[in-house]
Amino acid sequence: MSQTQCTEEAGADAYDVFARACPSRGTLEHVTGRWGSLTLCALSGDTLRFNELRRRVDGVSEKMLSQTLHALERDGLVIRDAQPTNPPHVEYRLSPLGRAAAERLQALIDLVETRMPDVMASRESYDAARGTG
Amino acid sequence: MSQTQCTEEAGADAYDVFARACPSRGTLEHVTGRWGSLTLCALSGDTLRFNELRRRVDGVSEKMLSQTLHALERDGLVIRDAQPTNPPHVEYRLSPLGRAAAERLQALIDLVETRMPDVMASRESYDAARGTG
DNA sequence: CGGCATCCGTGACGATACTG
DNA sequence: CAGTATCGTCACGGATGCCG
Repeated sequence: MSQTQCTEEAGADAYDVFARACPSRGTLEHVTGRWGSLTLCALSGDTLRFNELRRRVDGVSEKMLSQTLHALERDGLVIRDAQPTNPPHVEYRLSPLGRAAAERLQALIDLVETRMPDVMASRESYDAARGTG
Repeated sequence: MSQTQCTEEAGADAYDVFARACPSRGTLEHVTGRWGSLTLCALSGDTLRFNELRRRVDGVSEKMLSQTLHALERDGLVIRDAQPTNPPHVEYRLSPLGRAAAERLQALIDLVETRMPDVMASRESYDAARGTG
């Protein structure tokens, strides 16, 4: 079946080429990606189970959450606690490194959110200029 | 021509649905995206011209750089100075907000880069565990 | 419940050609 | 040099189905 997509459990990106030149890029992508960032934020508050996480991260599919979690776990940002009970009980939490990353990320998010009015204003003038001119 | 892709100059993402619920997500994507982050970093040092930027941001295509720059400009993070000379001379630089964002971003990147050894180690154990059994 | 495999559509992205 | 228009690809990501 070779690798149709990211079936490769390792979570190898299609951008390995660049990752090779700059290994941190891949990790940065995991952290800052659409789902990665939201997952990190969700976990910065609590330890959560798979489906709790799924509810928190609005719009994420099971597949993407699983994929994101794997990438983050592999990078050592997220810790997976699986208790082999029945039904299975699995919890996800941040590692110290994950927590540090989440904090930096949160700083960025806070900035963007507080400055959102400016952004919206900028967007309007930009669109106006383009639409009118 | 409707919108084959992101031809829409406004830079409307395919994730408007989520953006509507949380407007900052779109901007966050622009800032943290593969090219957005690298562009912001490249510009945090200097004012650069289009092709200088292209050389700095390793692997970016003309199209993506243009697209990224537009998104960032629209969000008010990047300022475009175009002098209608011949040949055209266009410079890109960060706005104060863009600079603030770039700083936060850099903090995250620095963290990831300095902790890269940990990440690599984590990856190895993860892969070993999966590979071995 | 937690989570993997598969199929499949959409659109992000890269290469190219063209304009000013 | 700066940038847009077009086309092809293929990876991302959603829906579904199955297993422990």
